[in-house]
Amino acid sequence: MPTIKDVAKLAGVSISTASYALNDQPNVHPETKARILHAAKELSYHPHGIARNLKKRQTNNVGVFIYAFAGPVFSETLEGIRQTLQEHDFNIIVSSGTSSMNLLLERQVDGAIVFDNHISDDVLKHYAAHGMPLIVLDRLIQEENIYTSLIDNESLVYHLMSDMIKKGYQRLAYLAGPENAFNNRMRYVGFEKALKEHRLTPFGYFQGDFTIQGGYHIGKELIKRKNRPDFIFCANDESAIGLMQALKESNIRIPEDIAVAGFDHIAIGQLITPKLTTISIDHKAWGKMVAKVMIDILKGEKVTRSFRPEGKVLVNESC
Amino acid sequence: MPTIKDVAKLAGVSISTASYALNDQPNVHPETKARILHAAKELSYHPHGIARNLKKRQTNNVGVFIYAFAGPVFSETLEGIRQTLQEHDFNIIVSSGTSSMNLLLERQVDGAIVFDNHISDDVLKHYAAHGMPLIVLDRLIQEENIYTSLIDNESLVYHLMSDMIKKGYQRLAYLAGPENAFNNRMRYVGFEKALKEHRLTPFGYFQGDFTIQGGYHIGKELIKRKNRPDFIFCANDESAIGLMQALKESNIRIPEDIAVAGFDHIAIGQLITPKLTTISIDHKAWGKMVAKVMIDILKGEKVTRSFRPEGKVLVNESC
DNA sequence: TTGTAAGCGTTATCAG
DNA sequence: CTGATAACGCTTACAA
Repeated sequence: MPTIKDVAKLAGVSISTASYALNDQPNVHPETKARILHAAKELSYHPHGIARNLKKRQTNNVGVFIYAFAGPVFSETLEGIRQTLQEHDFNIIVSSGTSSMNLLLERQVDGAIVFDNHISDDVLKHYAAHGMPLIVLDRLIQEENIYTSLIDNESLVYHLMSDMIKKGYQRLAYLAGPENAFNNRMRYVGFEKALKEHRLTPFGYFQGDFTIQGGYHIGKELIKRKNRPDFIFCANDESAIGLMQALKESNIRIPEDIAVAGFDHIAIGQLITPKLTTISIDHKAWGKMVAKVMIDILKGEKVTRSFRPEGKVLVNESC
Repeated sequence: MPTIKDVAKLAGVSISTASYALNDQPNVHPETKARILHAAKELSYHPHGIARNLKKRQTNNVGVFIYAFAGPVFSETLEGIRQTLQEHDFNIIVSSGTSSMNLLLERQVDGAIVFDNHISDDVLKHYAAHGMPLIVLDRLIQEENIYTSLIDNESLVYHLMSDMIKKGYQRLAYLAGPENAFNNRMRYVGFEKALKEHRLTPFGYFQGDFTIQGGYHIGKELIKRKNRPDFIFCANDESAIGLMQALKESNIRIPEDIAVAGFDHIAIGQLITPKLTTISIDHKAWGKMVAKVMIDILKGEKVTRSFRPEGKVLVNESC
């Protein structure tokens, strides 16, 4: 592969002049510049990013570290992040598993957006302490260089549940996501709070895993019982969709026999019958917002340490 | 951030000795090594990947370039790729849009798995010619350093359609994906071939886009017609699911009134009623396979230039 | 077993 | 406006 040295030689200039020309510096004679650019094209030269990154001590890469590549929520958020980063000439690097750690440890990114609880607080704090800006979306960490953006889970679920209780539902169950998931825990807090306020106790707690399949299995278990809830709040839409599928297969009417609600407002939820009541988060907008904050941080501009995506209760046919 | 220089100084050795020790070279005295390792821990030193990559002229990163972050198919394939790369100590870097191009051009990856028709053949050929190994999953390119792994779309769809024609379906329509998508085009070829062999002509061709929403809209259009197909092959499961949703909402019976089949065998397709007839591709296994080939290439081992994921027809309730 | 020094491909400082 | 030259942080002959 051609290097800047080859370009300089072909154009008959020094390496530094070539570098100036290629980087659009104003201090190089138009004619020389043309010659250099031409030589570069001739050789189809492209700067070696690694070398540039080493010298400049920055990569222009933003890491997005997620615990899995699955799910409509991630898709949309990632797409939002991607768009905004692209507009500002940053590269998006999505990774998962040990790769994420490596990329962080080896500083192959200038900053990272983290949605992966496999990366410990300590690691995050350590790199933040060394100047790596981090935006964390799945937990709360108070630390220099660590920013958090969290969904207002508690309050949103609280409002939804309060509405439902007013509507008359009484035997209220919760279909949970993974126990260690921040979003799941906070959603449960909101759920419980609403019930407590009305002197109700949870009618059931089912352990799901945020997936359609998980919700489906819970549904299949549920129909074996005789004593069923009249309302199930699901910690996300995907569980809700799986659950509804199972209920429908047993001819349990939604919402007449059991009402269901979810969280996220993913597209499929609005295509099924009955349309899913849910809490709408604009994930794409959130992604854009998060990316914009990261860019501002990297450009040295002042940003708020904590910011939220918007969310609102969306009552539909399933309740 | 501490550098190897700091470690060397703290341990009272030269930089090269520190490097040897840190890289587990056998030529360093156990005691010295211990001292160095201790110093490294003390400073919580981690090598600067960029510098190492520059020197070694390799990154240990494999790029996976996709045209969008959406969809269950990508999720599973990516997860397979991730697992295998991780097992062999390579980092996975997933990217999309202009970032992909940058990472490729700037050689921040050692090789790339490409599923993004926004990256032109010419660019791919150019980098391949300069020694960058590429595995392309969405088109056929014959070129040194470019490997292809393609689903056997044509033959699989051909078999499915032949079976359906034998079952007695006569008015056979095709719900397409994006026109420029390789998979869509090849699936149509198989569809047409089966029809031709039985002297049938396609009853309809609907332009979809591989999404649930797209299929749903087609379905909504379809029910306005009086003259309907009795079988619709959908270029992927997601379109099929959207289509079925729309049909069900209008109380059109599946398969009695209209039969439906898809392609991919995604999880939701087997949770809905009726269960979707489809062509099953084990995407996770495919991802693993692709990653393994990439690793072999990078390790200089011999590999086949072209390989396929397995697929099979899976007849279910929807036909 | 350890140290010296060259060099990976850039950018940036400083003279000319 | 252009050119030497020194880094960036690491690996790796080669020398000691």
